[in-house]
Amino acid sequence: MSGKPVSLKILAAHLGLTVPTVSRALNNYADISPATRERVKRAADELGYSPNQNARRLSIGSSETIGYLMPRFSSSIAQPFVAQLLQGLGEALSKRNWDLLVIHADSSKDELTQIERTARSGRVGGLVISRPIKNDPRIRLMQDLKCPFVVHGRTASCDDYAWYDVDGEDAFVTAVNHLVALGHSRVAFVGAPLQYQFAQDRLNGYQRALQDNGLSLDQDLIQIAEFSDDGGEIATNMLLDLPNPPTAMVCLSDTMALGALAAIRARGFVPGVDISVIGYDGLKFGEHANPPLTTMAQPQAHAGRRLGDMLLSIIDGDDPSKHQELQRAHLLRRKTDGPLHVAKVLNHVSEREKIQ
Amino acid sequence: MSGKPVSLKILAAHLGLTVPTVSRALNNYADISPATRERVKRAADELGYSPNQNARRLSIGSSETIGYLMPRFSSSIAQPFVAQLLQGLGEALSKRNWDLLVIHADSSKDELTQIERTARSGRVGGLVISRPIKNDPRIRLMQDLKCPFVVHGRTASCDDYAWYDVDGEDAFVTAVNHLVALGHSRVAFVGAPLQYQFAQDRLNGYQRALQDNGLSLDQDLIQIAEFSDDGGEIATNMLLDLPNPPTAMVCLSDTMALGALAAIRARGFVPGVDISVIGYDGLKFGEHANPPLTTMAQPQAHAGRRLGDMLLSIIDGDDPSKHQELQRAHLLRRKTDGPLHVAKVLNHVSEREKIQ
DNA sequence: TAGCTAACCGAAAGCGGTTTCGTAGAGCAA
DNA sequence: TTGCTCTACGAAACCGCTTTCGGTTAGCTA
Repeated sequence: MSGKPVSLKILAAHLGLTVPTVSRALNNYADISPATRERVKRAADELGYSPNQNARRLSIGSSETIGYLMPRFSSSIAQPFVAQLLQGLGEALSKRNWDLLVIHADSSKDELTQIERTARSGRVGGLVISRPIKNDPRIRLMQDLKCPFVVHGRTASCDDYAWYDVDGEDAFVTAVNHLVALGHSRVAFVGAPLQYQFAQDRLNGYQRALQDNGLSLDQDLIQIAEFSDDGGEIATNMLLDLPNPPTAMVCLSDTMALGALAAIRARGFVPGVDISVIGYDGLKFGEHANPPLTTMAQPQAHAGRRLGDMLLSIIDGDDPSKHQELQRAHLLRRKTDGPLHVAKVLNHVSEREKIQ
Repeated sequence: MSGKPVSLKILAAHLGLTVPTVSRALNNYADISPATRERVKRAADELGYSPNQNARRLSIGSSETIGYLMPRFSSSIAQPFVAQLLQGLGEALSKRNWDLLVIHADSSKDELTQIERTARSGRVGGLVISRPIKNDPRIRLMQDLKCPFVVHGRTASCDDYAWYDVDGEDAFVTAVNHLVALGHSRVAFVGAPLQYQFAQDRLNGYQRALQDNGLSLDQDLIQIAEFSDDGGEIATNMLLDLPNPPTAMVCLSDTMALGALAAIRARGFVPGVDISVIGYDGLKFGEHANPPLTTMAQPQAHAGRRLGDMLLSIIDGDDPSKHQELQRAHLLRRKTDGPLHVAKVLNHVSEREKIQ
């Protein structure tokens, strides 16, 4: 049924028409008679014609493609979102038959040259950037290049570009407030390096909530570690070794929180009873944690779709600053948050003192 | 530093040369003097020239792009692999500066027309197909279209195309053998609908292992449910309601196994003590399950890389049937497998009998 | 029947590259 | 100086499609 691709030329020859005529017929130009238009279209899908997109896009001067900058991840546990985001982007693009290009960079410096080449080569009409760091050079580069883009997440100064984000600061205020309402006053923060803006945002929320509740800021209760379950475990061990350990903790992500649970259980404590833990993300896997993880769940489902729609609008000429969407996370109570029970943790500390 | 994209034409004008000369200089043709070649290259990256890929690819007759058919997923928990696979594909492609296109289809019928259009439009030089079903129509279509492709997974008759797969049958033989060695004789299978070839493969392994060990095939011990954690939970409940429940079970995936653990715990049993459970995939999250999930871990890391390399070779003219790679999964013991302890489960059954 | 308009299609140019072919000029030998 | 070979570049054609511009024919009016 098929050998080599059928071009407009052989379709035209088959019909006894010229190439431009066939082209206009397929594109519903008004100066083609309805009769030949139908004849052309019928022949087109009988022969299985599909326009060469490289040629077409060169001609119309649009790539009809957007690019997604794949985040490079160290830990293999950290990317449950990628597939969902791509799915959403695909949905947004499919309405116009645009394509989705995944852009991969090996190193961080490589990423910038990669972006520049991609933008300048006309392969994409716009880009989706994920997980910005503070003063993200990619954002400035895109602005210099005057290439449309949207950011999944945002930076401190985010007035002049388009973004979709979940309010991490607000989420951590909510989480800490919840723990305080349960009676906790020594609430710790388990975080990752602050180069990522979202890490800073969530820490800000933690600190603001402590102040709002009239609690003092104890630097010992802020533990920064690698952004992974192992990092969460290490940070939690540091906290539990403190002379005056926390009775509750908020974790930068569910993944880190899983590590925290492991550390807590390893010492014979029961998460949610002896020490409360709240994660962030709302991963489904949290349901199956030990015990099921309480978390600030973010509405991930629509991110890709919204980002795709935004980017298309901007490519159409919309002002990027008109497309900024801030979602809120909500508390999803499972089993790792509970009222203050100081007894066991403090006993443990005094035992330790005795031994030393 | 930039306004509108700089083309070969304006680069040539800037240099006082013609367009073809500049093109050949940049592409290291021998008939360009070293002097002008250097001059051209310097000017090129001073002006930030990057060739228009639509034009270039039209001209050279190659899209320099491969496509990845995004699997459509029902449950949002099932996609930890996508990002890793894309990463690997990206690595394989970056060596040649090829691009990676993600192809999204809304429905199943839509997928076939999508594939056909994509192949015929010259957007991709080849395709990566994931998770084939039995007699997958996509595979036949690709063969009819004579478009290079590789399959992540494989079907029953997989002699004449390229694929990368992990031996699910072998894995389940290993898992069942392990459980039998621990003393179990009533081993159940928790699976998903058999339209997916991998679901059938793993069931085959389960059945073969039972025969190898001289155990009878009890159809009641085979429970097929939706491919999700909820499905695993439902299936497990069916098994536990049996008059003669299993003392061990193998699950199609870690995700389903997590559901199984939930069902087991809900009845007051301890997974790994009262009932053994072995999953499949080796997800990192399994470490944090309750208790940590024993699983058949598959070497996922290289799949994308290998598939990308295969596809490029085939596009270069290699015989697809020369590229077939079967990996093995290995048993990763955590805490849900243990020696036979019939007492509690059987007591539970007799209690139930008494009540009725 | 001349003249005008509208409908319909062909001719030509262009998108931005690549590649083949041709040729002016440099260099060299006789 | 003639004649030859290379060297190094320009001219032209092409990839497959879109779009502008002209021109032929039919159909209508006067």
